[in-house]
Amino acid sequence: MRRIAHLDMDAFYASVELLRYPQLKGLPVVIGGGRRREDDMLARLRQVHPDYAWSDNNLDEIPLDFFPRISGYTGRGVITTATYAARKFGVGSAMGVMKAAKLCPDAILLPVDFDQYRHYSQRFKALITEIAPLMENRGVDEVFIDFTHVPGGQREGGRVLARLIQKAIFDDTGLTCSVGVAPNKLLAKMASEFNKPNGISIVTEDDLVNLIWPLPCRKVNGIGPKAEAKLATHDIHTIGDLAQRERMWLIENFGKSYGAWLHEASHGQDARPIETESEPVSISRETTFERDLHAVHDREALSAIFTRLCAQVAADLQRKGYVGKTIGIKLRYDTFQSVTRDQTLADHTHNAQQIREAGGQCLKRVDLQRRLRLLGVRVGSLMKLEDWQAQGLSAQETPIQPYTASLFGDEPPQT
DNA sequence: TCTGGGGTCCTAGGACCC
DNA sequence: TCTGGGGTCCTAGGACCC
Repeated sequence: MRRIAHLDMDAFYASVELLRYPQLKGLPVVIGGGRRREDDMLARLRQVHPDYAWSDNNLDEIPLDFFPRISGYTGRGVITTATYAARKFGVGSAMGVMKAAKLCPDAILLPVDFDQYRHYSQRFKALITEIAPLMENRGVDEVFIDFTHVPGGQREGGRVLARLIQKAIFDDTGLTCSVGVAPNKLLAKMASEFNKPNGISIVTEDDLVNLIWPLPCRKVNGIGPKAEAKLATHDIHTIGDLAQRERMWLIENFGKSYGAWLHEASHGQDARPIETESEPVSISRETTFERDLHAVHDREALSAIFTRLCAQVAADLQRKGYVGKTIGIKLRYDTFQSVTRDQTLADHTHNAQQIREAGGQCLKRVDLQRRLRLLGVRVGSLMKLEDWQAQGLSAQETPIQPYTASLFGDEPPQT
């Protein structure tokens, strides 16, 4: 029988930070706020206590009162992760930091440190594949694992292997995770939430009625806030409610594809295989400004940001070894409404100059009268650099030049 | 106190071709 | 002449996920 595990690291970013700053254990700590490595703890420490030899080895000696509190925060950032101590106050991921500050003003606010999280991510994933080679990535802190043919993968429904993996990860990294094992990905994903943190739960087909059907629809991976609200208008609140509806009724109300999927999901059916390999579809960079910007009044600032985003995307493409053919921009107005424009080129590129030119053409097709809060650049229709070069299509590199074209405000904006 | 950044997938209309 | 149908590509928007 198929045995699929979903493994979810417990409060991953926050737990990694606690490894570096063990003195924060048990305290409400929140990661996020859009802060970066620039205002990193060590740099600030050296400024305040220049006589002390601060290094990565004595971070645990940093006095508690040195850590920044959330109450001093001003900005537009959101929370990425919160420790369990902070979650008790109702603070959670994706919440605005300013809102969290009201709920828990004494929480410590740490900047995100992606390099550190990536490092631990690679480490725990390597440990897993040593034990169970069929693993699917689901971002930095989550994976699916196929237990079916792993020795011991069927014992106690997968519990023995899950425990072994938990122990391997904890012994090596000091991090805990929660594991759900079930006949498929859909149920395994739900199961891993049953026993958090540091838990294991086993779900079989027989548990559908008792364990799955009482849950709110929102717990299904793929039912978000919009679908939940629409389901609620039909008095469908739990997965069990959903399962009572006829397949045809769901298709008529939610579309052929989504309706059929809702029906299958509510009955715990999911035949998707574990995907061990995947190719990126697009690569993008975007940024939310500290304050809203205007195409005319803040033209220079916007141009500089636009240039930087294009250069970053180009660098990302080159570093990862891809070229793309569809260049797109995204902007978000002060009303939070987003618009996108894209343009497909005759040939693939990873060149910042070409990306900027195509993106510039796209910018001419949007309303630039309104105030902006976000600008983004995206490259899609990707192809591997080596395949592109094998076709003999690679163009000559053009150096990035200072951006001077009149994109923001010189011409009458097109509305 | 408005709401990050990086993605994937789906839908739907129009162009264009056979 | 007023009208087909399928396939693919392009574009815009939106839901959803981590």
